[in-house]
Amino acid sequence: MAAVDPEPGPGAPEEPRWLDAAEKEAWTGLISLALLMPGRLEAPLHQEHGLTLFEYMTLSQISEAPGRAIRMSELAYVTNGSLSRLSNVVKRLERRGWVTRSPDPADGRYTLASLTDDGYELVVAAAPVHLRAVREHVLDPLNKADRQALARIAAKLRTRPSDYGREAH
Amino acid sequence: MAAVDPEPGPGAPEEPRWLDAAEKEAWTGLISLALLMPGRLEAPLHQEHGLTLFEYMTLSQISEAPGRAIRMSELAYVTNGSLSRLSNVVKRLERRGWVTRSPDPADGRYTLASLTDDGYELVVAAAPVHLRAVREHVLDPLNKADRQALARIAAKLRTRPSDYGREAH
DNA sequence: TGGAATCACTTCAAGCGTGAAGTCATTGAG
DNA sequence: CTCAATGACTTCACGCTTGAAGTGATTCCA
Repeated sequence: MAAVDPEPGPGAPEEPRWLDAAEKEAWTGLISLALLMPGRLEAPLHQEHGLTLFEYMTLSQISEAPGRAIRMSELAYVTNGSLSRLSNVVKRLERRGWVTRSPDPADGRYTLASLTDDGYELVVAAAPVHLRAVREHVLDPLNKADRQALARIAAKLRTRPSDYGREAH
Repeated sequence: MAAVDPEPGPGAPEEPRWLDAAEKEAWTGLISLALLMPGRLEAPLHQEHGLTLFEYMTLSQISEAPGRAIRMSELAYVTNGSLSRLSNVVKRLERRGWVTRSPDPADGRYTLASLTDDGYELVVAAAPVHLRAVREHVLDPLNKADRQALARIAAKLRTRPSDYGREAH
């Protein structure tokens, strides 16, 4: 990516091998996807419902949980966000009347985030908007093999190198 | 993604088809990559050189341009950032002494961003750090077929649906 | 030639994410 | 039992991104 080609001289401190053309394509492809897709997918949600993509995913994940309630830490895990981020997001969603928070009766350290009826209605209304964007920007341009490859690649990368043995939970 | 399955009744306003399991896997895979990878790839750069991933990419792209100078708008294009974002990023990089800005002699509307010597040295020093992270978090976990698929998928998605005829520039 | 339109940025305020430090609940060792 | 350790958040200050509104430079055409 840089105009720098570190041919490691003898005894150089373990410089990693430079990227060849194919590797570079894979890498730049991934990073541009990561930079471009969220914006494209967020636009319709934001325009029609005043929601961030991440806010929608948060609401959506709560709606999928049994009883439409989920622990903050679990929510952070399934949305790929930090606990701090989720705390902020849920606070805002609560302010807007879509979510409520309460301590988990089973263990007071946990906080349960629950959907209100308004929150559920919002998810129902926003889902088709989101779905349309996902089809348009992700699914439709790809064929079946691409979609399978994407799922497989994501599965391999999601778990980072030194992070085995805690795939679930 | 949501616990809502819009079976469109007769005459319903064109609800898009819901996602089947394979489609959902592809979609959630993509979005979690987009959420997770930037953070992982930024960490070492930020720790060792006080650089954002985006700042590194910006410097790196300038270093690759002929004469180590590039127009702001071209820089925005190659980094997948907005012009506004680049204006802010480059302003900060300039303050730190790594970049200078000057009007393009050929057309005073353009601004050329150029690397200083310090900026070039920084790219040289940061490149191996970045490279190591890319290998560890992206390239190494994938095999050759995966990497090819990733490049192909990104190429298909980069250009959005109604955006043909301006692939280059 | 003049003046409107277009272009390439730049700025600013508002909102969001991050990481460190703080709070409160529960567990566990002695 | 008690009190330190751990766990699950929450808060806050700081920095970054966004989008709308601005500033000059250049082009177009009447």
